[in-house]
Amino acid sequence: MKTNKMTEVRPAPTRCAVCPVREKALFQVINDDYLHEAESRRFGQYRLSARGHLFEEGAPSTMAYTLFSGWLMLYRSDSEGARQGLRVALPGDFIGYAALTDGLYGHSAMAITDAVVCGFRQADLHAMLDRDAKIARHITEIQARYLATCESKVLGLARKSAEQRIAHLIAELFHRLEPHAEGDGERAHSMPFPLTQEMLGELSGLTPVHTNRVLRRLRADGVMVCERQRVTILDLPRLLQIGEFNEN
Amino acid sequence: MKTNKMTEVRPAPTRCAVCPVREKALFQVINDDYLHEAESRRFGQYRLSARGHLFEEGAPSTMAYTLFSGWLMLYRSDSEGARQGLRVALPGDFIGYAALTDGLYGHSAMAITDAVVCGFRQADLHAMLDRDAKIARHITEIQARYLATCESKVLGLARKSAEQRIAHLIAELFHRLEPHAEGDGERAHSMPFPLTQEMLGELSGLTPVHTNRVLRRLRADGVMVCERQRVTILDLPRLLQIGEFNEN
DNA sequence: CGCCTTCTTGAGATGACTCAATGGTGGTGG
DNA sequence: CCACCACCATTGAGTCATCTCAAGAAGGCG
Repeated sequence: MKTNKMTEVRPAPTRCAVCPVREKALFQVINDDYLHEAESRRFGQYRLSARGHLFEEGAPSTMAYTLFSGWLMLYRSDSEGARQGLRVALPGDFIGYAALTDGLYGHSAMAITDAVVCGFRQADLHAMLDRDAKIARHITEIQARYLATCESKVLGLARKSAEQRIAHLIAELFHRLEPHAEGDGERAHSMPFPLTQEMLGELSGLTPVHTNRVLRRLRADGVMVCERQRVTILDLPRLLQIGEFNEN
Repeated sequence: MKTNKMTEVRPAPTRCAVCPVREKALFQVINDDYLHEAESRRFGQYRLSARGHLFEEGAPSTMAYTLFSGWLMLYRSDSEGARQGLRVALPGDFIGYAALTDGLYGHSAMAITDAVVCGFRQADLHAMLDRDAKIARHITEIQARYLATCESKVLGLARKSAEQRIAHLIAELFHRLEPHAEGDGERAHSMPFPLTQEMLGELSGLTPVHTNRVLRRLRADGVMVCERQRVTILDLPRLLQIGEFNEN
């Protein structure tokens, strides 16, 4: 396991509020007073290079993060050390919050690409949460949303074929990235795709070898092409149908 | 699908606070003032007979519940209607809370045995949550705990064998029931077990047929015996080891 | 240029599934 | 009280999806 490549970028912390990402980002709805207060406590921006770990399963969870840029993979390891991907975190996502009393991270977070995050101390979050019900509600909603996707993952792993799982994952990522998608309006949609086939397999519960075969089949069927760093969706309706994906 | 057999038992609502179940039950920590307030709004006790549904996936979530007595199975169905069990709810568990803005249940809840629940209106819960940060915190923790088990389920389904998954499920139920376990101190532990093999399979992501074969193997190996309505654990350490179960 | 990661493909093994049939068990009504 | 029925558990035989092991090809980076 690679050692932690996280480096703090501090000062020069142009405040978190300017994070130009997605609307669900935590602390985008918070008014300036709170932001000032949060800033007055210790919190900052961190840079993380690809393959570095932001935190690891079982470690004491002192910080939670908002992802500014880059992709992360959240995963848990089994007893043999094999990874099972839980989800991909995209810019704007709030990760690492631990409400549990034991205060340990329940999963690991590894950078897929270079990434920048904004860190908050759990203790500060708890304090803010106790003071403002709106924030509490917001966090509850974020948790609930993640819970729903986790339940979907259970359903998918238990009941769907390899094709369906991969198609669903691609469809989900495409859907989440859609606001930023380039060259839409055409028949072929394309998106950046920094995952290796091995990671794709880890997220779908498949061997890298079998992941490759499935991708080949999807390519042969004219559904999608998965190259290094880029996925092109040739037949979106078909992909959605195979993956049984519907907006949640 | 069986029609809803839920019947309201109202009045005669000896208050929820007397629910003599497990320490994590919601509204056991709440002081009397809040309870009175909650009672003054509409909420009551409901009786549900085995195989009846408390709520179903996709329906508007008007109510959340605390389980008084009996067992429930929470599950989601795939496109072919096959069930995937998400978890078993035991007395004291808080279920059906929907923080999501869409306000739909994310899964179905079916009674495994006859059951009694205490229902709360979501709107009232939200109001209480906005008023008292302690409750918000408590709900957040319940969510987080469930989230952790859901992530474990993902790991299990993707990476563990049928034996391991079944052993883990039995170990987990035994652990959760342990406070009430009878005849401990002996080498053989026993607990009530109202699940059919089919339900066991739904919870482990297995066919009923294969579930049966796994149970036979576990029996032949002297690990546990699963009969109608009762499970006897012959070799607890071995069961824990097979299921890789450790207190979470 | 050479190494290292990632991707690709083949061949064979296997865990879990499907289909199908039989045997128990408990409840219900005659 | 018994006979029937529905549901559940059990077992066999054969199939299929996915895994494992193994080796080669293709890029990228120092």
